[in-house]
Amino acid sequence: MEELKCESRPGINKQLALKDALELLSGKWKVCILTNLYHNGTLRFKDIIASSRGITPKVLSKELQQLEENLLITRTVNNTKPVTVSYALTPYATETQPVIKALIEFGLKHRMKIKSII
Amino acid sequence: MEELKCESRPGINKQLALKDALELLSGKWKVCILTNLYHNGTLRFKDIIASSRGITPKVLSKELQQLEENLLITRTVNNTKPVTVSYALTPYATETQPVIKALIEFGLKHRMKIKSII
DNA sequence: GCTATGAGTTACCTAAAGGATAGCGACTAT
DNA sequence: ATAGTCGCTATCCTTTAGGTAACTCATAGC
Repeated sequence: MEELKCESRPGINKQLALKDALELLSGKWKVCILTNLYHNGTLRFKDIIASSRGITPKVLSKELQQLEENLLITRTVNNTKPVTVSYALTPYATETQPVIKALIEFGLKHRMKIKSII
Repeated sequence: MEELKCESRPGINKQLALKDALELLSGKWKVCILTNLYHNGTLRFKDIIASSRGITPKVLSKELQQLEENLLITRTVNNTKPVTVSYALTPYATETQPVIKALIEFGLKHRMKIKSII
């Protein structure tokens, strides 16, 4: 990842915070996984593959690791016949809700404005 | 850009909105340019190059085109000796403020939580 | 004529994201 | 013994973001 050099005076930390937040949520699958977990509570690897249609195991694995590193999800290995692994949102993950809400609200306005589609 | 296929029931349009919003603000320079314009009002191409240190003309040109296509900024060619071009935020660009605010707030919390840095 | 300036554009290159496919290791069911 | 399930990992490949450097075009000053 590259450095962000940006000259707006009111707080370099704000710029870094902005960068961090965007990096964490950017990418093709992160929010998809998060919202699926939000709606379903707990999902196994296979469930996420099924609900995020098009994602491959390799990519999912990487995304889950990043989300776990960032304390947004927990990974639990279950004592089942073939091993299963459950993923769930952490309490901390609720902190992302205002961001996702704001993104959706702006996105909806923007789709109306730009594409005249809903 | 790829399609986002995601199975959360409450509104496919929300998923698309989310995707649109993230795409529009993602990338290394978009928010940097937006906040610089927000703080300075109007900037010429050269000014943005100077204030977004590290950006190259090619990349800036592309970013500005995308921001203009999305109605967030205006492009004005001035009648000056060597041509200058001014960029400014549109009124509509204020709609991005809640998103950026939410991103910064989450980002600050996250930096505290994860990196213990501010 | 030579050089400079502002706003780009062009061509080339690298690194990273992400997709496709296959296989592994532990186990179970037939 | 064979085949299947689950959660990955390994290998390879394509696409994209972004960087570097040079160049264009119009004009203007020396």
